[in-house]
Amino acid sequence: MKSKRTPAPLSEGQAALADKMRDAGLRPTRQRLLIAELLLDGRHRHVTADSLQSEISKAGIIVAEGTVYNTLNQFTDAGLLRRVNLNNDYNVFDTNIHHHHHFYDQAADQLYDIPSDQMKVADLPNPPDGHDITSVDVIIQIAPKA
Amino acid sequence: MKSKRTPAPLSEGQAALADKMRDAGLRPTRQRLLIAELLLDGRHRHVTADSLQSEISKAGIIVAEGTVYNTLNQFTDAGLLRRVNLNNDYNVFDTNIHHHHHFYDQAADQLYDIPSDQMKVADLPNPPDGHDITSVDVIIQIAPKA
DNA sequence: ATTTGTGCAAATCGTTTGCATCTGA
DNA sequence: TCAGATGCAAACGATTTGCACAAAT
Repeated sequence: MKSKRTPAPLSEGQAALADKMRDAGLRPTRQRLLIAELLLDGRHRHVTADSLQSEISKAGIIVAEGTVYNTLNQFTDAGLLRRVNLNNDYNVFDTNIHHHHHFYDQAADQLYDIPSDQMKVADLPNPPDGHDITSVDVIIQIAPKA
Repeated sequence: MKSKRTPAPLSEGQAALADKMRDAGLRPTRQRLLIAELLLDGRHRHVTADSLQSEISKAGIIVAEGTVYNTLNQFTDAGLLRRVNLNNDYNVFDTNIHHHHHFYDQAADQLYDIPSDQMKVADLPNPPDGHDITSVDVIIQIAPKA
């Protein structure tokens, strides 16, 4: 009998994440599971490819930078993450995919969630002919008081 | 008497633009005047550094790419242009500096203005402690109808 | 066995910067 | 005159990509 490498057994939570990924059409690879465990644990966080990468490294694990980027994009396309469009030169991903808006302090490069019940967008305009509204992104720019 | 290069006389409109620049603390150089003539003529347009550059080239004039970037940034800092937060890949500048929001069709990479009277943001939330709201940016994502 | 993902490094792309030269006040 | 602007090219940083190898179904 040939000895074969046995994959580490999945915990209950990991199995659930693996299912979520399969539903999204993504193979639950080791790297993706790791990232899913870090990001999809229910906490609301904002991460960049870089911050995620260093978080992974700190855990003593190595995932190629390109894979981190790819995974973040795939998760976003699958609706597991949300991309936040700031006037930044890098992408921020939000683990909170529920409808909510953001405060952004450009000077400090700090992003804050706005609880969805604290803000309302009224009177949505009609989209241009032949188009549907898919989402509404609100960024409220803030600055430290003088 | 030494013959000296005489600068082309300024038209009335150019003189007004030159004043506007001086007010902003910017020297009205040939390049800046040219860009101002293209962008600050009252029309509402969205430009990128690239689109502006090729517009300039088409006019048979040459301005260094770096200068185009610098000028767009300076005009924006001076409040003559507005930067639009679309995606983090490239910057779009809006010649309409009045308060208004945008539709964005990501698939077509098309940006449309929303007349300010067609949309209202109600119930602005309180900013985090020690901060003031400086502006509210709304991007309504749209997609072609199925 | 076949398909999909990963690692790695090189390539890209928008944008910024350093420095020598030029120009507007 | 002389601080500030421009041109040019090199530098840069975030992100993407190509390809050989590895892992998942």
